[in-house]
Amino acid sequence: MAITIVDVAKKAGVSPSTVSRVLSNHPRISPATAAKVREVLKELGYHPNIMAKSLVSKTTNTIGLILPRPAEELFLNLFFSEVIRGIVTQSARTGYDLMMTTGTTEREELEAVTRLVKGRRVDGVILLYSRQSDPLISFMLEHGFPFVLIGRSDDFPDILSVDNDNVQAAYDATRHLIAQGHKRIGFVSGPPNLIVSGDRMKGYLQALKDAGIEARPEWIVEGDFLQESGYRAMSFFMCLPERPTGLVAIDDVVAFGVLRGLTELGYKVPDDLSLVGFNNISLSELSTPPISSMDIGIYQIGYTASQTLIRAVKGEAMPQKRVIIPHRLIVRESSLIQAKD
Amino acid sequence: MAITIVDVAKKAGVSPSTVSRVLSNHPRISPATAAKVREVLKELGYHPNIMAKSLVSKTTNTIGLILPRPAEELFLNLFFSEVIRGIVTQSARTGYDLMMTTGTTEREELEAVTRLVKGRRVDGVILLYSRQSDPLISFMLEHGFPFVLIGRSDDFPDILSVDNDNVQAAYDATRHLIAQGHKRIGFVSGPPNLIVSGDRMKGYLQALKDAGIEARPEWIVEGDFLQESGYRAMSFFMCLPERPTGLVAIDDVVAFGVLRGLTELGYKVPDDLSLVGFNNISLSELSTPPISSMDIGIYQIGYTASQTLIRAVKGEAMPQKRVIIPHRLIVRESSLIQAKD
DNA sequence: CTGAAAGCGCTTACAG
DNA sequence: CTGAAAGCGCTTACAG
Repeated sequence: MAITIVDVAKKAGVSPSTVSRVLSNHPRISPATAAKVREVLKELGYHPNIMAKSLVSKTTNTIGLILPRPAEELFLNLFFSEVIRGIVTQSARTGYDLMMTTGTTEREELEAVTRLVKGRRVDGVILLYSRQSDPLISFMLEHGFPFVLIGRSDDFPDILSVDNDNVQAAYDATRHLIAQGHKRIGFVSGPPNLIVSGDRMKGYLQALKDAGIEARPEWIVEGDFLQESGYRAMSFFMCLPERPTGLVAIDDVVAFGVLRGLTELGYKVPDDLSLVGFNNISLSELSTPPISSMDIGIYQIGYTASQTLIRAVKGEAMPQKRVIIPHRLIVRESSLIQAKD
Repeated sequence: MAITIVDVAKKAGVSPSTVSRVLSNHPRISPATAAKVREVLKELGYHPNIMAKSLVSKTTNTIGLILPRPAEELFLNLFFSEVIRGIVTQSARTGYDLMMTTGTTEREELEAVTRLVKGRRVDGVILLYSRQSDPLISFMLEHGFPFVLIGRSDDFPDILSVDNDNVQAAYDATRHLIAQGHKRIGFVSGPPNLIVSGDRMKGYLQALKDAGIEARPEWIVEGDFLQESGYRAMSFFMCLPERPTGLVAIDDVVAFGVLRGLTELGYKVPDDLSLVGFNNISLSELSTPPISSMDIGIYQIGYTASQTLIRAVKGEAMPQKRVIIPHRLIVRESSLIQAKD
């Protein structure tokens, strides 16, 4: 059986309360007693039972990370590894543990979150991504539970969140293609129910509009964040009577799918089609040709989200509700040629 | 304040014990009472406080994952995303939550584990990777705490573990190069303190020996699991008066570093140097040329580790202490040409 | 400065 | 079938 506070108290000849006080560095405790207790603590190899501690203190020193539903697919995209890397690094530094859950179905997902939140298993929660009118957000709000959203919510603009300016980022990516002389620019979007898809689409359209360039519905394709998505988009585009000469892809993995498809069909990038992706994952630098990509600071997003959440949990003042991580276009070969018109 | 068992009991006009019994589907409870209680449970939106539950039941429904020290670097390698993907999927399916910790220093690392284990925060632990005489393993053993090692331990061959046959895998990878006609074969290893590095080195050497091919110390380089490692190894090899014509790299990312360096210097793969990596991450298929890689079933390793641990935690009989996930060489262009000798 | 007591929210023998 | 009671390991007013 593990050593408890009572064991220590007995051996040290004091009361459990005193041991507890020594443990929490209570100010009014005599140095002599403290020393004695500490000695026994060490001697017996005492370690607090966190469950008991949490039960009374109502605090867990743990943050929860809710993974968007299909964890299966999730990690196929580097985005998540990278966010988690940021989160885990920062939370570890602050002495917090990280708890992860998912559910396979929407119901399971909500159940998992309920378990964490109502079961008082974590002090706060990081929500990864947001869907249109995400039920999780309402849930958190209802329960007054601390959380930070990675992304943006239309319905609740005023919650704690860490995000990019995705409209602007997509605008900038599109601008870049326009600056290269492209007049027919396509967009491979993500799942339409994700806010980020909408935001980037908006930026893309705005850039076209501002440049007085035509936006054609058939140059916009929706998919997910997987390679096949890019592959399919590519075959679609290339069969068009008038096909785009430039393409903005919502994710590098998708861009990669496009690139791969093109290469297989004997097309050249950037000559036949110029390409700009998002996320600047290692893949984009390493592919042939290297893919231009909008770096959105994923690691920093994770790091900041964790930091923000932990501050909120501790009740520290939040300078701002919404933190925007800057983006920056990394131009590479895949978009570096003037369109031939 | 959250709803407790007492609130429910009052409203239902029964004792807390009864509510608890209904909750745990105790057999000897009258259908009428059960129905009544369940109704109130729903009405009040009751959810158990997991801390309290854990405190008495001494069980947490959570498994812990200990990340090898530098989480910072960790996720740069796809291996980890992929293992975690396997772990998280399986644990979620079984209704277990996943807790992750790291420490920056060895002391912090041990502290984190102590917190999990002695604080009774998790029911069992997955250890990722093992170093020579890993202090964590002794720690677990000492405390009789359930754990499964991903990897192998020299000192404790008899612990629960999930692993590949890394000796055989490296043997097979090397054999493949030999079969392609190579006589000068190099090896880029990982950190020498990792068991896996040693195992693969051994397989590599054995394959050479069995084929009667010379093994030269200068054809073996040690590094870590990052790209630079491959890059450095490459420059070293290519400056050798007699350089290898084939190379086994301990990890695809490393192989990628080699490939990249070669390409920059104007060398051709596989013509100037044939390449075989390990892990079969997506990168290897997508690079130019695609890299031959030993698929070690990373996802399955994670999945199996979680499964094994949870079984152990539940006290189910373990058919075998050590589970070996099969490997399989995926041959691609990077190694598909006969050496010119 | 320190102890006795109550309590966090749950479970589980022990009676009946 | 059901309740009263003790207890899991800790913290924290309340006294002194």
